[in-house]
Amino acid sequence: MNWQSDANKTITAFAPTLDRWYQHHKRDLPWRHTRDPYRIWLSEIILQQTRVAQGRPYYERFIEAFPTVADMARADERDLLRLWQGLGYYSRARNLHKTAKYVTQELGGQFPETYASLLALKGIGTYTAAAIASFAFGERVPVVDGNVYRVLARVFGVVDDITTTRAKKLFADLATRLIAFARDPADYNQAIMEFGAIQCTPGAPDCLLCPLQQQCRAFLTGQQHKLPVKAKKVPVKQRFFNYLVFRNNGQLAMRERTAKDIWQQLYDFYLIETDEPTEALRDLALPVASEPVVQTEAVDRFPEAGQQLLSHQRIEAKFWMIDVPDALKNALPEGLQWYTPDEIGRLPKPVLITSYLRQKFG
DNA sequence: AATGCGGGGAG
DNA sequence: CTCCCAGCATT
Repeated sequence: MNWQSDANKTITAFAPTLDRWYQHHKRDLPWRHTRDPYRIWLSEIILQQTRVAQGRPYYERFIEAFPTVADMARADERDLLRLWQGLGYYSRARNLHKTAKYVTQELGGQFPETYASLLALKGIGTYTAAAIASFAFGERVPVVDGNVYRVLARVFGVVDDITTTRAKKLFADLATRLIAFARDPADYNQAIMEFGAIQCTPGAPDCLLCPLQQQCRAFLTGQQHKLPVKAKKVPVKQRFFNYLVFRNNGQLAMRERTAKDIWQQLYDFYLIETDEPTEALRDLALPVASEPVVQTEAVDRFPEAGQQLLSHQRIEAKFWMIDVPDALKNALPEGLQWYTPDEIGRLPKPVLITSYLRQKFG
C-alpha cells in the first residue's frame, strides 16, 4: 500500500470518522441550539480568536441585551462597546454594530444566505462566512480556523507554514475535498473544530484515544507536537504609559481614544507616552493647563503601577492622581471631559483602566 | 505579503 | 516564560 492510496483512503474516511466522534463528544453550547443566523453570526464574531470559555458569557449577555438584529441596530455604539469590554479586538464590536445596522436598514432584517454574500459584510471573513453559511443555511462550505489547520496538518502531515498564502490555499482546498464526504456540512464543520479543541489540542493531543490514530501521519511519525508549522511572530513591543488622572469634586477627566492605535473608541485618561519608564512627574512634558496643578495638588507623589499584556504589546503604566482646583477645572487639555463615577461606569474602557479604577476606588 | 489589533488560559 | 485561541481589515 503506497502513501498516495493511504492518503486517499484517509480523505474518504475523514469526515465520517469525525462525525461519529462528534456524536459522543459534542459539548452543549448555547449557539448550537439555534439556526437563527443572527445568533450564529453573533457567536462567531465573539469567538474570533477567542476561546469558547471566554466568549460564552459575553454571548449570553449580548443575547439578553439584543435579542434580535434590530435591537442591536438600535443600540448606542458606546453601550455595545461597554458590553464588549474585556473581550479585546474591539473592531469586532464596531463592525458588529455596523453590520447590524446594515442588515436591519438595507436588507430588511434578513441576513444574506450564501457564503459569497455573507463575505461582503463588515467583520465577516472566509472563516465566519463559511461558519454562518453552513450552520444557519446548510451550505457545503468548509470552515478553516486554527483548529482545522492543526487537525489537517497533523492527520495529513502538511508541513507548510500556515501563515503563508500558499499554505492557506492548500489547506482550504484540502478542506473542500474533505467536506464532500460529510453527511451534514454543519455537523461536520462543528465536528472538526470540536475535535481540534478537545482531542487534537495544541500542546498535548490525546493521541492514545484518537479515532484517527492509525491514519494520522503526524502520530505515525511522532511529529504531532511539531505540527502545524507556524512562523514565529514578531517580538512584543514595550510601551510606557504615564496617565495623569485629573480629579475635581469626585469627577475624573477622561477622553475617547481616537488615534490609529490600540483601544480605539474606548476611554482612558490624559496620557503621556514615553520611551523609558518615568520615575517622577517632573520628568514628563506636562500639558500647560496642568502645570500649576501638578506643582501644588498632586495626590499621588508615587504613582499607582499597572501592567497590561497584549499579544503584540507589553504596556507598563503609571497613574498619577492630580486634584484640580475649581479655578482650573475648565482648563482641561483638549479632548478631556469630566465624568461622574456613574458615567465612568458606563463608559467602555480597556481592562488596564478598569483595573486601575477598581484598585483605586473599589 | 506584512502588520496591527486584546485579553486570557494552558502548559 | 511561550503559545494560541471558532480571524479580519488595512497597508
